[in-house]
Amino acid sequence: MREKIVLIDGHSILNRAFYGVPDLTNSEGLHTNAVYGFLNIMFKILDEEKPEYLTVTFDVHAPTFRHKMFADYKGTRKPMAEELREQVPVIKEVLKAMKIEIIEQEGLEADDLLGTISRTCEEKGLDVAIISGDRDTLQLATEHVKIRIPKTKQGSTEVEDYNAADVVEKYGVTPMEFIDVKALMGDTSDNIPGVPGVGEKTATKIIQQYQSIENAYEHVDEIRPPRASKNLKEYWEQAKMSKVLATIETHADIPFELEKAHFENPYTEEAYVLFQRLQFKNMLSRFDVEAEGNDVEAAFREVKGRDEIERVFAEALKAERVGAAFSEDQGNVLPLFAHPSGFGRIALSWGADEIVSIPCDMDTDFDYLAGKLSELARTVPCFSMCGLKEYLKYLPEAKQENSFDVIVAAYLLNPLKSDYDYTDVAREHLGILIDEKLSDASKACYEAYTAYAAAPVLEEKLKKSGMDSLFSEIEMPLVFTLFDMEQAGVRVEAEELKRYGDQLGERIVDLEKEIYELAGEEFNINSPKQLGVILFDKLQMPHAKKTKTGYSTAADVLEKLAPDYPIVEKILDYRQLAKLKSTYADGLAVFIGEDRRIHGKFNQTVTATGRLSSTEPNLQNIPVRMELGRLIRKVFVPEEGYVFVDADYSQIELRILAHCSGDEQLIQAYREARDIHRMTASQVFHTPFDEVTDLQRRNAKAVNFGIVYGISSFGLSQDLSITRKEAAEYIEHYFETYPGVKKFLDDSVAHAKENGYAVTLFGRRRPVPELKSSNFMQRNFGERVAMNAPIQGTAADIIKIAMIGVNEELKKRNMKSRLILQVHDELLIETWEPEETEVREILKDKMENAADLLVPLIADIHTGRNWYEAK
DNA sequence: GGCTTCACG
DNA sequence: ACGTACGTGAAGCCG
Repeated sequence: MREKIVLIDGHSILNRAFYGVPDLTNSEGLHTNAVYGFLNIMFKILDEEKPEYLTVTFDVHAPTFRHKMFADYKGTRKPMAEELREQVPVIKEVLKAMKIEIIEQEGLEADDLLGTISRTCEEKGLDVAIISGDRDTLQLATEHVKIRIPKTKQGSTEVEDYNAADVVEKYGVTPMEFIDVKALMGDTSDNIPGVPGVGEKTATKIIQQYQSIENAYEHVDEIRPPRASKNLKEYWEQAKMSKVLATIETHADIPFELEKAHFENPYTEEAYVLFQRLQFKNMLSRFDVEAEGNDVEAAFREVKGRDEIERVFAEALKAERVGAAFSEDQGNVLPLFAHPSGFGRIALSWGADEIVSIPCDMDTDFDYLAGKLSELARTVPCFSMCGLKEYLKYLPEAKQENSFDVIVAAYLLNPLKSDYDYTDVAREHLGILIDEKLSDASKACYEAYTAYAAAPVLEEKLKKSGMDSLFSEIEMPLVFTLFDMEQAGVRVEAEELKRYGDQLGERIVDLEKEIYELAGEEFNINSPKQLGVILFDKLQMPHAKKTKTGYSTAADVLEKLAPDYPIVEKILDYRQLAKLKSTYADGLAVFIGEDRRIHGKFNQTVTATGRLSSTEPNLQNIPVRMELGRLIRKVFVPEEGYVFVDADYSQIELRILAHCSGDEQLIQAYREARDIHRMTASQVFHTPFDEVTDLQRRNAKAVNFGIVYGISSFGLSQDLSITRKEAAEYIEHYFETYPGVKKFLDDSVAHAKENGYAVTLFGRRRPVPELKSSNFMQRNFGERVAMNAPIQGTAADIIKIAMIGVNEELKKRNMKSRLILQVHDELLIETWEPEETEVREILKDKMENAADLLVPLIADIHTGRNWYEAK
């Protein structure tokens, strides 16, 4: 067997990876996509080749000696994107940590390094694989030198392989002749001029016939087409120069020592730490967990039998802190004793050496174990879990005061992640990598241990970032409030919902027929692609916008066409009805339970700004703006003997803006309970307050919204269908009217630029890595985020406080009424009729006093027999 | 699984 | 010149 060396063209692969992998950023705001893509390619190659030797080459950016021969050499290459540039030292650091040889030499191109090393190694009898994104290297291919060109497409990496024979097959010339082809056709990206008027086709034909440019020149008069013949004669010097430029040096003077390139186990501890920092989660699985000195598993114990279990709980009861976990335990041989929920095991940890798992069994079934755990939750000073809300159902004695949820804590520390399972927390905050393939018992132990061990680590980090009281005063109590809300659910009338859906269905069928009639054919109206073809190709309507994949058929585009084309009007109607039917009528019905209620989930660790999110189903986007959709709210009803009391904050975000900016005009306006949109209109449009038109007020309202979103003239112009110039004037006048707001927004951006995150009144942070981007768009986005996040986030903080207050008060007074929904600035209480007055008072009190601002907070309260009436 | 569209605040 | 409003979730299409 011949030994093998893999040579990687560092910059070329990094470049490929950068443009092939979507933008990734770690929590520090460092771009990582190119490094990630590079490593992906490298690992794939290594897995395939299993080489004895490995070297990565980098060129130092300077004109190379080959290129210096050209007097007018100028880099036509674009300067490297900043996001890519910052990743170059990172990949070098990673390679170093993996003990991989890096070769770079001032004044030498990577190609020349590759060529020289490749030749040297081949002469020593090695097989060579050159990994490059650059087809220039094809000239180096031989029987033993294989050129491998990776293509990153949609996540997966495919590699094109070329030995000498493959080059001949694909390009019709040998690798050596490939140089001459290039000398003739030139290459703008490499500043090789070539011969004018000779492209790839002609060049290949000429070299196929004459093998080299020199031989071709000797027969120059026979060359066809005549244009190529004439130009080769005329530009012969340039052709020769091009050949020199195109030829990769294989005898450069470089200090390459094969032994240094010896490839050993790259999965070092140093590399592990780096991968962790870069947040390359799935690559971490390449590291050998055992070799990492991870001895957590050594402490895992399985405990069975009532006596033994009692002893374990008695010991845990004395601990300062206990981590706990429930596990589905599909491997449990006694599923008979598992809980209907699927849980078949629990785990506990109260020290690094105290990690036990307990399977459900005959004499110690789930209810027994959960009962013991519940007692622990009540008793120990700190009871910690990963995703506590999911388990509170089985822990009736758990309390806010001593509970800790490491997932919620991890979310606060970085709200941008999409995943926060216990393995993520263990990796990021404990430096422990958990193998994916473990027994359920071991997984349970790890989860319990993570809850135990990460709690103090996270607590410290929260303290350091000023979020400890946000965590303990708001987020942890909220876990319990959200649990109560989910348990309560909301009653939905299934029969009425069905009727509503059927009515929609009938109208949809009618509209379908009419649309097909007008279109002259049947097609799928739900397919934007097919719809685009019908409207813009067949019916020749003017197309305003395009998406990545074709014509846009979005509502705002269609609305402009509707007055002229009856079919468009019908399509808009169809869309509206189809949406209502599929998402709401049919979509909600699936979630109605035996108890006639929908128990949706309120997610606490999803949004970047601190808001809640609602899923399965989403109860935060039930229609309200259009009457037809709004009717669906009539099927949301309280149980018998109850009514709905609904409360929503009046303009909470603008009030927060008034408070945070300290703008005197705005503050005074709110203190005097003025109509803020009318007043803004009056000021911005220089119109007496009482003479403001409806249009002016509407426009001013849009400006106010825009401010909260991080205003841009383009966005505002889109919203109001006015020119950008007009929009810009509105904004300018707004800032003249409210100079404090202008200053606040500027300060918010400056703060985020300086610190890397935006912050709310209650200390919640939202990282804004986009502000570091060199991309204009990205940076602008970052600035808008920096303006919006403190406002939206503070509003989220405030309503969370109100929710906790309301829920606590209802419980404290032993009331039957309960909080069941939150929609960002709105709370819905299913109210026992005799308690209506009291509930209204509590809502008003807890919502309006949730925060002490420079302006009053106002909650508007309504009662109704269903959600439609109460809103 | 990504894209488009559309429902909400 | 670039090309958007901020924050979500779900459904349907299509490669």
